[in-house]
Amino acid sequence: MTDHPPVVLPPETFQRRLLDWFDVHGRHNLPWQQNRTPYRVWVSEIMLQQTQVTTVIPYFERFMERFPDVEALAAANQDEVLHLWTGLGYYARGRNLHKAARVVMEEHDGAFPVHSLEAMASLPGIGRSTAGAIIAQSTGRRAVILDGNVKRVLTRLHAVEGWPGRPAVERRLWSLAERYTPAERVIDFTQAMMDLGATLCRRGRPECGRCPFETECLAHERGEERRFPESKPKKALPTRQTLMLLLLDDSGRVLLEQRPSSGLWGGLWSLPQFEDSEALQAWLDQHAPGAELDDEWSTFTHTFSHFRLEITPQPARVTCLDAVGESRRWFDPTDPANIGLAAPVKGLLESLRPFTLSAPAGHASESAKEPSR
DNA sequence: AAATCGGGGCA
DNA sequence: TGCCCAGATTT
Repeated sequence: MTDHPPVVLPPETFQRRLLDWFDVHGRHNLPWQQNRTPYRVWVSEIMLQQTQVTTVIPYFERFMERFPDVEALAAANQDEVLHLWTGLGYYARGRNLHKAARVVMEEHDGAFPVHSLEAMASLPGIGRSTAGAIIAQSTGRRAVILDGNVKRVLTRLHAVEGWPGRPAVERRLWSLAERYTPAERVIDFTQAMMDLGATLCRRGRPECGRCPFETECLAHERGEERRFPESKPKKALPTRQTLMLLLLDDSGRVLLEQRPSSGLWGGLWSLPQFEDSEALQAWLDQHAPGAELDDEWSTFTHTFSHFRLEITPQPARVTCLDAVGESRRWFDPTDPANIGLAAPVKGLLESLRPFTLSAPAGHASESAKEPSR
């Protein structure tokens, strides 16, 4: 990865065209664009990390009214800060905001260390991009930003391949952002980059026809705007295996167990599960001596959002079973009780019904749906 | 239902 | 250093 990637148009041209666009179409009247102190810019940046501008505005104004400066914020107790944050969500960032205010008071004499990118970025909740934004927006000194909007603009303009979360890709994007950032009009430039990404160069349905870089944008030239930035590669889901005991009594009913109230399938009814056949056999020896195992059914996969479960049903027959307690019951597949069943168990039990018209083996591609209750 | 987002925390 | 997460929204 080169330190100086080729650029699609000369930085001066890029800057002039972007600023011309911004002067006409950019946002100029946001509350934090008046009286641009580091404090106000900081609070707005943190709020904007997670929420759209229109939602942020009333929160920002209430926040400023109650905490007009860092000192007021640092003196508050956390509960009051979080109270004003209620509805914005992501409370960790509200807590970080409060923490950072105290650091500014105690370690920087109440003044944001806007002279140092490093010092800014070491404050809780402030990373490299937010540090750059605060410095640029509140002092007008040259500083580089790379938030999600800017990343989208740059990956499209240069058709940057690869997921931006990859370090090599991120380095290239920082390098591009660095090269395009001017020394003058930095406040407007950084705002313009964010506005362009937020309004025209949106994730879905970008309005390329109105974009000042329509003729240079490599993604647009290829008709592939929507492919950039590339999305995070989805990791292969981990796979777990389980045996499910399908214990039938002589009238064809199946033994169910209720799951613990929390965790996977919390409170739902399921089949007894075992890691391996030894564990299953040990359970049978204890609870259903004399049970006869039939051949295993074929394994099928149930997919959750975070892992895959390979399920092998193990049928067995028993004539009598003691100890059917609170969390165990017999279930008649021909007359299904109205109880919450784990999704794959529901499918299995349906396949036991004698007059079902659907094929029994419909499990292979099911997803993690909530079973009906 | 899935993708997204900037920073924090951890191996 | 690199990788994944929390936590809520948008598409």
